[in-house]
Parts: sequence; C-alpha cells; structure tokens
Amino acid sequence: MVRGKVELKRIENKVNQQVTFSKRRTGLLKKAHEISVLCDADVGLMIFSTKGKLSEYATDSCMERILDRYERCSSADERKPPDLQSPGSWNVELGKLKTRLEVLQKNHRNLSGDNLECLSMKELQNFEHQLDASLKKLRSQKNHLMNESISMMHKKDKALQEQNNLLSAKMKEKEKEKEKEKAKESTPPFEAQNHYRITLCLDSLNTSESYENEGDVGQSEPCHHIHMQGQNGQI
Amino acid sequence: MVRGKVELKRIENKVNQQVTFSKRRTGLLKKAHEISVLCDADVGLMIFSTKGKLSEYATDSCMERILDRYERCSSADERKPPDLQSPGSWNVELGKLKTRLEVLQKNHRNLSGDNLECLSMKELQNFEHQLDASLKKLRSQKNHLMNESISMMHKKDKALQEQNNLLSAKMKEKEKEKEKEKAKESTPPFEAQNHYRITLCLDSLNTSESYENEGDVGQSEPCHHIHMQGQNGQI
DNA sequence: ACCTATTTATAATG
DNA sequence: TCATTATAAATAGGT
Repeated sequence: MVRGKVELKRIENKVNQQVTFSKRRTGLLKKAHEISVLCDADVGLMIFSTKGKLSEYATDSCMERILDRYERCSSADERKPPDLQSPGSWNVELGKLKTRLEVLQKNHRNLSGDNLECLSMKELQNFEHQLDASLKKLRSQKNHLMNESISMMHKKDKALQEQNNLLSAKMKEKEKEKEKEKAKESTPPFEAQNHYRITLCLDSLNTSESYENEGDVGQSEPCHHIHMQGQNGQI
Repeated sequence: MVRGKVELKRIENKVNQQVTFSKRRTGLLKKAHEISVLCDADVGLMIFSTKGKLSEYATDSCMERILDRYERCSSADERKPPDLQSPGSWNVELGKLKTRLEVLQKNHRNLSGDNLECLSMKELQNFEHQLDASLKKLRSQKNHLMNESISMMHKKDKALQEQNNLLSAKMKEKEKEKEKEKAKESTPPFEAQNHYRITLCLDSLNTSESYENEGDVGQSEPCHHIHMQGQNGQI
C-alpha cells in the first residue's frame, strides 16, 4: 500500500522489481496512448525489460513512422507550417501522408479481420488485445447509453401515471354528473369508457443485448430490472 | 480540478490541449525515467507535439543505443523510401489524401474504442458485431499459426539437438588437445572458454526475446538532448 | 505559474 | 498472475 515516498533507486529484490516493472510498464503505455489521443501528439515508446523483452507503443501502431520522423527531426530540420510553397516540400509532405494512409489502411483491414494471413504471431496478439480492449470499451459505452434510456423512461413513466390519475379523476366527476342527469331523466344505457385507459409501454428494453460489468453502470436514477449477462466471451 | 473521469478523446480547445500536453509530457518523461531507474529497464521515448516539437527521453541519455537495440529486436523491420517525383497535380492529390486520411482516422478511432461518445446505439451495435467477428477470425488465424509453429518447432528441435550433440563432441576433442598443449608447455593463465557454450534457441514463439550480451553497453557517446526536469532523488 | 479537489497509479499484501 | 486496498502521485480546471 505504498508506505512513504518511493525512493528513486534501483529495486534490488528481483521479484519486486519484476512486479513493479510490469505494473509501471502498463501505466506508462497507457499514459503514452492517452497523451497521443488527448493532445494529438505523435508518440513512440520502447521499453526493454532486464531480460531484454521489448514492449512498445506508437501512435497509430506504427513505430516506423515515428522513427522516420525522429530521424528527420533530430537531424536538424523540422518544418514549421505544414504548407510550404517550395516544390520539394510537397513531395515530402505527400510522401508522409501516403505513408500514414497506408498504415491506417492496413490497420483498418486488420481490425476488420481481413488480411490476417500476412501477420506474425506477435502482431496477431497485439491486435487481439486491441480488439478485446475495444470491445470492452464499446460495451461499456453501450451500457451507459442503455442506462440513460432506462432512467429517461422511468421519468416518462411517472409523468404518464400522473396524467393518468388526473384523467381518471376527471372521468369520475363526469360520470357522476352524467348519472345525476340520468337520474333526473331516468334515462337508458351508457357507453363503455375504457378508451380512457392509458397504456404504458415500457418493454422496448427487453432486448438481447449484452452487458458487461463495467464501472459506469449505476450512477443514474433508479435502475431496476436490468439483466446483466455477458454473451460472447472468448472462443 | 478534474471533474468526472477524463474521457479519452482529442481535446478540441487548442489552449487546453497545449496545457494538458505540457503537463502530461512532463509526467510521461518522469515516469519513463522512473521505470528505467527502478527496474533497470532500457527506455526510449519520443513525443512530438502537434506543432512538431520533439521531446525525448532515453535511458543513459542515449537514444542511439535504444534505437539500435530496437532494430535488433523488432523483427518487422523494413524501410522503403516514399520516392515519388510525380508531376504537378500534387495540390489536388494532397487534398484527396487528407480527406481520406481523416475518414480512416475516425474509423480507426472508433474501432480502437476511442471516440465512442458520439455514436448512436445502432452504430454501437454495428461496431460490436464487427469487432466480434474480427476477433473470431483473428483467433482462428492465431490458432492456425500456432499449430504450424508447433510442428515446425518439433522439427527444428530435433535438428538442433543433433547439431548440438555433434558440436559438443567436437568441443571436447578440442579441449583435450588444448590441455595437452598446455601440459607440454607448462604454460600460464588460461583463457576463459565459455564461448563454447551452445545455446539452443527454441523460443521462436516469443520472437521479441533477444539475448543480449550485456557486456557491450559502455561505449556510449556523450549524450545531449535529455529533457528530464525535477529529479530530486525522490519521486 | 500556482493551487487543490479529484482521479489515477501503484506498493504492499493476500 | 490476479485482486484488494491504502496511500502517493498526477492532473484538470481555476486563479
């Protein structure tokens, strides 16, 4: 539980070092991804464990691109605006765009499950993790949306009930009046009146959707009768 | 003061983005340094701001070394020059490419599980199905590869064992010869001989593993350009 | 740049 | 490796 400040110094105990490495590596990769997305930055990160195992992160999953850019950059020249007039710079710009495009396209195909034959085992595993993570996020978001729907419906429900009660009351009054009139005139049959009934239809929620047990499930309004079931796990 | 969870999505406000970038960059560099020291890991980190400014961290302040190691490690290492010396319609070409890039990028973000907030329920469901399908395909391909690898490795295993036995035999002979010579000349200190060690490398599944000679580390150049602020011994 | 309410990361422990 | 939890650290939004 983190007692005291952590000293910035090599962890001698091998086991602790390995555990800490694993955790911090995860954190570092996550943060690299975050700054990349949040701030639209290009990030390249390489981590070698003591045993020499490599972990990496690169914006758009393409370290090549980052390294190219790094070499261009550290070799002195970094262009200011993306739109220069010199004929040569277009060439460069175009090349870079095409490269990036290719990367994204390849990525997209892979993420769509096509074009898998040419991937290495490692690449496959990377994509698997990526897809898994994506699915998780997606389901969490779906969950969120559904819960919102549900609480909205509850509100609607209450409103309709009130309206219903109001109308019922009015109806009763009218009935009384009518009966009085009838009594006066000793008059004949009366009509049914069930067209005043208001039906609440709330069952559009019973879909076959899957719910993951994500963190953002229950922070809004009453949420009864939700059936949480993961449907498609691993194969 | 951090209200609510921070959603992983591009910060549109330029000022906020810049401020966040600056803060997170500092944090990221710091954490890269920390894992490097605490866990004795080799780390290389490159961050390009939107404006193209580079920030970097490298263990021992020597990115060169990290990059070398990376290239040795990473199996997928091909580089091709963008080479195009096309005619004049670059301008148009550029516009088209940029548009396409944006589309792909958005798609990629969605498939990567970012930027989900703006999707409708139906879109979410579509993506979910797509991802599910992708995962299935991917895993099937992975299984295929693994089976192939395994049978290939069995073969390799046998071959290597044989080779190993052969070499071991030869080594023993040579050792004997040497000892005879030494005995003849009653000579002084003897050389280490661990270069006779034969290593069997069967882990082609974990292709990112590399066996490094940790001995060749110390020839690093003086290394400039390290941005590591605030190292006061404690973290 | 500084401040601080919150969220995150993570070291220790089981 | 995985889960839990107490605590330190990071940081978003304000000034």
